[in-house]
Amino acid sequence: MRILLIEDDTHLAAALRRGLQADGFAVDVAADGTEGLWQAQEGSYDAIVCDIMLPGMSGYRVCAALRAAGDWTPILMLTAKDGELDEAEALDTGADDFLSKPFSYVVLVARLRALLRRGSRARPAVLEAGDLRLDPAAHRAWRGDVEIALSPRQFSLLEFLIRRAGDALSKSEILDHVWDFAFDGDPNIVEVYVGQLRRKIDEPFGRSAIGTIRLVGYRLDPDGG
Amino acid sequence: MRILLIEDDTHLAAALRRGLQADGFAVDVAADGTEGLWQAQEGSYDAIVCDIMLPGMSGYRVCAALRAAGDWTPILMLTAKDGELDEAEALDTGADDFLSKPFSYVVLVARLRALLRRGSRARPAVLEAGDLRLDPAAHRAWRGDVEIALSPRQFSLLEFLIRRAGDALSKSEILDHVWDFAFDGDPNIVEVYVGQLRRKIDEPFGRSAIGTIRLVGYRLDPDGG
DNA sequence: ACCCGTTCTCAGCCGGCGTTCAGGCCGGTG
DNA sequence: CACCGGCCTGAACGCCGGCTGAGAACGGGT
Repeated sequence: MRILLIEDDTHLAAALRRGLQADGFAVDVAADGTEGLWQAQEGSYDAIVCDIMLPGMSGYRVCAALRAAGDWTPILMLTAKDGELDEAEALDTGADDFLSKPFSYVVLVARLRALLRRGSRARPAVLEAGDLRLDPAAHRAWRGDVEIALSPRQFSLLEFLIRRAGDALSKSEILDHVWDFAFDGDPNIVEVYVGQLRRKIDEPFGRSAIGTIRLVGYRLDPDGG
Repeated sequence: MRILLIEDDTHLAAALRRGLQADGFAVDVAADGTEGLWQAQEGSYDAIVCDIMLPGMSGYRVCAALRAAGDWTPILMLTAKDGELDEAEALDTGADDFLSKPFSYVVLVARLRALLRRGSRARPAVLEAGDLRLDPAAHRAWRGDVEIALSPRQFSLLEFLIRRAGDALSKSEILDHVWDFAFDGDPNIVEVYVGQLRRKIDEPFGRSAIGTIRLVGYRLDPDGG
């Protein structure tokens, strides 16, 4: 099991490296965010342990960059302060777990093991649902061979729907994932954007990929309508 | 998303239930370990939130029992003290994450969402009774290969019946679980909805899955009629 | 400074859903 | 066989959730 440790505090890094190696892990250490991201993309690791406060590039950004690149290696975040917002933000940028300093070595290993046990699921670079295709990295979308122009909001809504194709998604769930984490405006905005999407990806093709489930939310047909 | 909350502190349980429901989760509460384990095995939940200190059967044992039975529903443990040993032990009995009291609601939801996000793989997630199938996540229902369109109320009624297939269910029991907790209207509503269901899932197929037990209530045949 | 695209708000329409009610039905009982 | 209480069902209706078009606020680009 190969672990990448991204941590600028040399004392802590050395201690963790020694401990993890003693426990049978192969450990590589990166001292700042940029180097960490580089190494993470270079070698294939089974898990990444990553500090949030880092010179060069924050842990959040490393994490977000990896996820955006389609890398779903389990990430355990180390946060200095135990502010709740940090935790929530860490999990939402795509971290799988976090640990607030100070922490004990035992706990770190237990969490790491739990992460590894779950494993990572590989994500394809391009999302598909029926004849709907969507390339998150390039920000482009197609229905069949026809490319569809979408505004940023429309795009991330469609991305969320495709990632969870087949599931019934409540409006609040959609709001939490597609809009800002703490959006307190009119939830009607979801209806508006669903409407816009339908007009772009359904109506011109005479099909209906996005279904309404009353009192529940919306569902994208995994077979493309 | 259906959550099972195993918590003996009635205040906390009520508060969490209210919050989670407002966030669009369906929540069932069990007040002790034994009941919790029973319900966990009975219904198929998307996640379980489980206190460690419980009357009857500790959270550890509930967790271990589920894992031993091959049930890998994501489990979030609530520990009273933040002793490190608790945390390590929790993760090692097979819990997926833990949270030490006192915790804030925001964090709980963030963690739950993170769990659900990755826990959604490799679960049957579909309820069955004979040739009746029902997918709570997608909000879809089938009899054999034919998909059945159901209104929200009809759907949750059928969901409840299938989860407790084989049991005789009184009208008041059905009212408590399918309708709002404090519904004070005409109980005849249950008869109305059972009738609608029969017309949709029984009549067109010439079978009868839902039986009436006079003076008692209704019963769904676990073999589909 | 102006234009344009995007995001978001608001109010009104519409249809479907939940609920009630009354009358008919059926099974059980004396 | 007649009565009675619980079950079934069709019709009616009010309400609420979802859809939409118009327009305000905002910001980036020229």
